[in-house]
Amino acid sequence: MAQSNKPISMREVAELAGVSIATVSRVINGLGGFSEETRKRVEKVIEENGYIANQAAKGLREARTRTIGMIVPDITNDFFSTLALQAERAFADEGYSVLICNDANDAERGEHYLRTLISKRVDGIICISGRTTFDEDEVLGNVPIVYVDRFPERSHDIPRVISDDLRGGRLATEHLIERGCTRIAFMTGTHSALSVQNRGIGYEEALAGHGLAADPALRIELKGRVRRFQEARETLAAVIASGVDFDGIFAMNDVIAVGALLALRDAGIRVPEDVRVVGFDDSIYASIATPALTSVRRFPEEMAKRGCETLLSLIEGNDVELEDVIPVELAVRESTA
Amino acid sequence: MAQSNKPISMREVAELAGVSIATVSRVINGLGGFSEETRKRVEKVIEENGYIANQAAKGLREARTRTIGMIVPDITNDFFSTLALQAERAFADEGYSVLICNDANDAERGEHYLRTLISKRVDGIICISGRTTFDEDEVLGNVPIVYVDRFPERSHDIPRVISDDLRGGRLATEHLIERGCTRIAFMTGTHSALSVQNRGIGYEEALAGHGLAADPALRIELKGRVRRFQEARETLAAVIASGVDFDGIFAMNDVIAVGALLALRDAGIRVPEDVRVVGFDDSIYASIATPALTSVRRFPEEMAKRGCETLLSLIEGNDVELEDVIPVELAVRESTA
DNA sequence: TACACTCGAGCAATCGTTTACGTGGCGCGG
DNA sequence: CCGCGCCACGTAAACGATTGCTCGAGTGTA
Repeated sequence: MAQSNKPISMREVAELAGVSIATVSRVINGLGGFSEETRKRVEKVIEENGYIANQAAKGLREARTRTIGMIVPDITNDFFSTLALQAERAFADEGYSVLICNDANDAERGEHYLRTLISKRVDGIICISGRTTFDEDEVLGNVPIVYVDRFPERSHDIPRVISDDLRGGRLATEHLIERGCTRIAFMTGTHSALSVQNRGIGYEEALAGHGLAADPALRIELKGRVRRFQEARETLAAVIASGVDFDGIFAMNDVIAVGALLALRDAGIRVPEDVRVVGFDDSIYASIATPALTSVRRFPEEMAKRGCETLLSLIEGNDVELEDVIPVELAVRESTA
Repeated sequence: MAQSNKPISMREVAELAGVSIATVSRVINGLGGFSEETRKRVEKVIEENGYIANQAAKGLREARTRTIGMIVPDITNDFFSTLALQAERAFADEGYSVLICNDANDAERGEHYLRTLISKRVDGIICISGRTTFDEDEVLGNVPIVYVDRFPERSHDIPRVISDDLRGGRLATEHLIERGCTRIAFMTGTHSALSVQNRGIGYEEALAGHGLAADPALRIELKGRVRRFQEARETLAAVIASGVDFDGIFAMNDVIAVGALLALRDAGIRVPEDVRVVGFDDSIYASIATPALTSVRRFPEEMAKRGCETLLSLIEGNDVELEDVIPVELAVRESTA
């Protein structure tokens, strides 16, 4: 029963069953053209020897691997891991496996991953990245690609599933303004992804719409990679120490917002009494934090689902809409009460 | 420059360069046996036409795919996503891609994934699961497997990289006892993984070691899948409502612990004054929670690194140690202050 | 009896690589 | 001048599957 070494091949099955390899293939794929008796014999051999088809060979022949690639900036971030989880599940349900690539916002790494994925001949790619140098990938064998959440500026006619970041930025900022904030800081990383930039634009629009000036001192940019919340915590601590005055914070995402909450607490600044804070993503961090974080809710499950549908559609050669914008909404909690 | 449709094949490169396909192969792999002039000509054609080798074909021929499979229970949990991130990076550094499979603690799903991975002829599998029905996978083509963190009871001679869960359970419980707790609840999911069970055994050993009885009413088992913290929160709320008396909680992981913290707060029970809480994993949730959570620190990065090394070693046909136990330590924070 | 048709099955090409082996030309030593 | 060896390269057989084509035997019909 147990295989001694190598997995058994189709030819061995054929030999053991005393039929041709073509017949085995037909039986396996239920194509007909074989007798009931032959079917039983073949299936018995398959069962007894634990034959499992070699997808590498199949993929070579059929020019499709039933594998898709997924490029993610940081799977450690709740938003992205939720996205990845849902996408993986959606693809699995359709018979696809998912190769995961964590590019850590590193363009070079991302490009290397892209080459690898093409080389593996994935059937499609879900890309969450604003960095990919794009002249390249069209050359790189025109694999179907769908951007989800993040996308680069020059993304030609590549479809994307994004959330309404501009509106999210506006919602968050206006909410702070309504609560009486007049000096609202914007905390962000250095991102080339348009989706992230749009949050900043929404912020500025909201300020302008209410006659507030966008003080450059209130734009707090995190250097380096935004990992966990530690960097945000330290950066904000430095800003506080430098004496910059503010009464509201809009953070590009919940991880940064949580870092801000901790820095504020460290400095003895009360939230929401002294400073109100709004995050982005409405991830698990927002519910865990104290005070619970007001955050712009997005729908990673929905985005994953749509992204998956779009990509599959593309793979099947259908037309798809270029831009699919998922709405956002504000989840109000204690941090702006 | 841009490819019209299909990626170009090696034969086309050969034709364009006016050499045989064998020569192209030799140039690409730097095997020698070609002139400098030929090399230049071939490389020029490759460059100009954006040739990228087909790994499916290569894999078929070489009987290795440079892909490894990873079965994870819940990539949404910070501990596992950190593990996955590190593993993916470690493998990528060695030229391997990672297929990610989220089995959601579902045995059936896990087994299906296993078959798929075998079918894809992955070179090895990192498995974080206590569920796999194991008689199967030895049959399933004896691919190298390494268990990380979780492993099933009957895991024959499959190597594993685990943390010292028993000691972790004891550390956590003894810490609570030292802080004066006498009625300590243990919150867990229903897990067949030995690693999880060991935490409970450590808990019981610690109790027994201090002459405390293990009250069955204090063993709080979560039904269903433990996703996020909501279920723990609700379950503990019910326990509180039912009037069970306790002054300490040891939770199987941080997600459950955070749910407990929230339920306690909902019920107006103070932490640590009325009830002290210890989690497991020392994940990001522990630092974010208020009060900050005392937790058994584990080292997912280290575990991922070791797991990766072990698997690669196995793939290369070397012997490896069967059990690699990574120590744990207690990170004391406010929830037990 | 002859013919057409169907059914079950095999043959062989093909996908894109790698690699063992064969081969022609050239240089060089004897 | 002959022969040997090496260099640079080509030929072809794999790897494990799919699939169009062929083919023989059996059946039904006229």
